[in-house]
Amino acid sequence: MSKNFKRTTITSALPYANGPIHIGHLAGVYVPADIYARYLRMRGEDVLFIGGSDEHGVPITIKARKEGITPQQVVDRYHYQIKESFETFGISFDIYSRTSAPIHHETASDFFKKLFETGKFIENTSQQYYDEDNNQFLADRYITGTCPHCGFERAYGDQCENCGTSLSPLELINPKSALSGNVPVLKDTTHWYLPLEDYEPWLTKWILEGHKDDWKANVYGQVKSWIDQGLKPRAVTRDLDWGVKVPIEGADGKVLYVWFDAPIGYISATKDWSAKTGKDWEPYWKSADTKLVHFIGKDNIVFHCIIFPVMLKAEGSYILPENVPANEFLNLENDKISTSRNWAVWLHEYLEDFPGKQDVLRYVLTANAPETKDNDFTWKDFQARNNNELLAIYGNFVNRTLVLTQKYFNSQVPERGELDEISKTALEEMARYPEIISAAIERYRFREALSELMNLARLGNKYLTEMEPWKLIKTDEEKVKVILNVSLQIVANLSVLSEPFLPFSAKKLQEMIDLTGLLWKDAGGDNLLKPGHQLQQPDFLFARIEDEEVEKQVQKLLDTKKENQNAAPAKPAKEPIEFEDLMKMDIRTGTILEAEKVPKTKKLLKLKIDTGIDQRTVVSGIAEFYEPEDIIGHKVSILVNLAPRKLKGIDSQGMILMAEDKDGKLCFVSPTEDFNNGSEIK
RNA sequence: GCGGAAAUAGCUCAAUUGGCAGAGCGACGCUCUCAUAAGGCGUAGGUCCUGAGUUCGAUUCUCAGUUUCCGCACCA
Repeated sequence: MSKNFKRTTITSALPYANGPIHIGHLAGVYVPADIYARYLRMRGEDVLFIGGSDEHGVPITIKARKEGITPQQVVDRYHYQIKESFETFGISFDIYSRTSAPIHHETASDFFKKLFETGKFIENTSQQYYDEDNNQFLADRYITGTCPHCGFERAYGDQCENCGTSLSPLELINPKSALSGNVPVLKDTTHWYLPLEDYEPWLTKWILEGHKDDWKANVYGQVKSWIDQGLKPRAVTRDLDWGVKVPIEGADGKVLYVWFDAPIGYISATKDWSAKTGKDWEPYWKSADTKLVHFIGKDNIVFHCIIFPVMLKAEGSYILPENVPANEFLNLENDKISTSRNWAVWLHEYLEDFPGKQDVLRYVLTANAPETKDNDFTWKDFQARNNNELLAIYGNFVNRTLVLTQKYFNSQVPERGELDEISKTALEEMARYPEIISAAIERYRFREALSELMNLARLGNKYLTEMEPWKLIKTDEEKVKVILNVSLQIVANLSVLSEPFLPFSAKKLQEMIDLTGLLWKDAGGDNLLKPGHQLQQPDFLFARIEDEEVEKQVQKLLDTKKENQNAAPAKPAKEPIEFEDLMKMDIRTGTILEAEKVPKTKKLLKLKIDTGIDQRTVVSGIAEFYEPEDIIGHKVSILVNLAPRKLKGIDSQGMILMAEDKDGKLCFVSPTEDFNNGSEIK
């Protein structure tokens, strides 16, 4: 599989510009991508490392509407913040671009046009309901009306909940827009689809046969499952006003679907880079001798392994990814990272709280990277890895070597003289590390690579302990010269080999030993520091992290947890209603008599309720929160005069009232005393 | 419900084409003193998720199941 590539294009998933960057993004995508990029650069290879903000899509328009600002203002805010924190953190993008940039609109537009003109799309025009108040086409679910089969008045555009029939919006009698309540008008709308199924044989050959052994198991398995299940055409356009305009006559009010638009962002970012540097962008995307690698999280596998490659293949002039080393997810203190729950360590906050400690976070996230399964980040582990590994093993070895050299030889590299067996062995072992580390990086095993780097520092510590130069200095100065020369060679090697992982510390170390500009091929050398070479004043590479610092961070998270529980910002009150509206509702106390899970669903329980009036069946979406056997006999509140509704083929007669918190967790609203079934709730 | 991946020492991870299960960190003990009380050496810790099957032998292969995460479906 080892083709001879001339250059490498590395892409990292475009972060969505509706929130800042957190450690999950870093561990999954940006840190490994950066290590890879830095490593290849040190090998003297031609590398282009691409990043950028993904700025289109519905969530951004929703956020803008909520805050009363324009979508552009939303993305501006996060784009610059993200860009800056990446820079400070040392993610060495050659370009960090954005999808709202003109160059992207142009690129994505051209890309679409080419596929359109060469007949790669399926075109489908249909009549769809249009809400003239909101100036938009309505999704099926946003249209309600009377079901033509059973006469139920609140059927949805896709299905009647009463009789269970699948509907199309056009069949509804008296359709209404769920957004404005107005009568929508019918308009023709055309959309374009990418027929993924046409590429099945090609995908099978390319991935299932061609990358069986070199792609990660999770990536390969996921792709196989998609292909095996059969691919379907996928719409590439949608009716929305925020995004890249569909470049076709009469396609006003349509934009490219984000999933189509975003990956093209990698290409436009490359063009952006080209415009800024004057270098040609095309070889990085179109030369067969270019290795394209996508760094992503596991949620993005299908897009990068199936959809985007199909787009590139359909376009015809682009190369395909050589590998897609998707990572799993990182948790934080035993809980899923969540932007909405503010459960995260935000990069911009970390950089403020731990100035100058970029490498510590890089180290922890690499050593504990979710390469094969989800992992957990804890502040205790963060502290331990800094104090017990980075500082105690790496920092300490460097420091003791430099301090000894300063003490005995005024910080001048001593002559080496005759090598004894132990020293010889140490140098030989040292020389093996560049290859060991390279091999791990090239297989995208960064955790292993980093651990080998630490082993080199361990080798140094062990060597010093065995040789005891602090004793020998009294009797045999010549021997001490040998020992420190050898130790210094190990230090020099560390300064080179650690650059991809710990760029800030590597640089500092290189300055301390006054040795810069070395490349990967120099590593392993046993004479990097020449005798007589003057070293600079030694300084600590890493500082101890005290308990109170991490306790502060833990406290911050505890506060967040508290906030999430207590001060959940309640949703604003709904429209006022009249008393008579309330009186229309008949809510009673009831008792659950039977409960069982509805087959083939995740959320539904089928309940039999004694309402005092009768015994009836109700289907309720609570299976994720209650075990059927636990709730039998439970008192509940039930709305008894709600029109019956068919769920999964079961008639649900009424609705159990539930309280819902902001995470979507549900709990019963029950009488606090043992009231008779059928008691009215007013 | 369907599909994918994962489950190994207190924690984070290795390994095995089927043959006494290994490392780092933590714990405990010993020890050097050049070094940021750091380093070095050693000890304890495992029914390799569960159950069945194939085999002389299974952590590894097969089947069934459990749990976690992701995707899809479904659902508010």
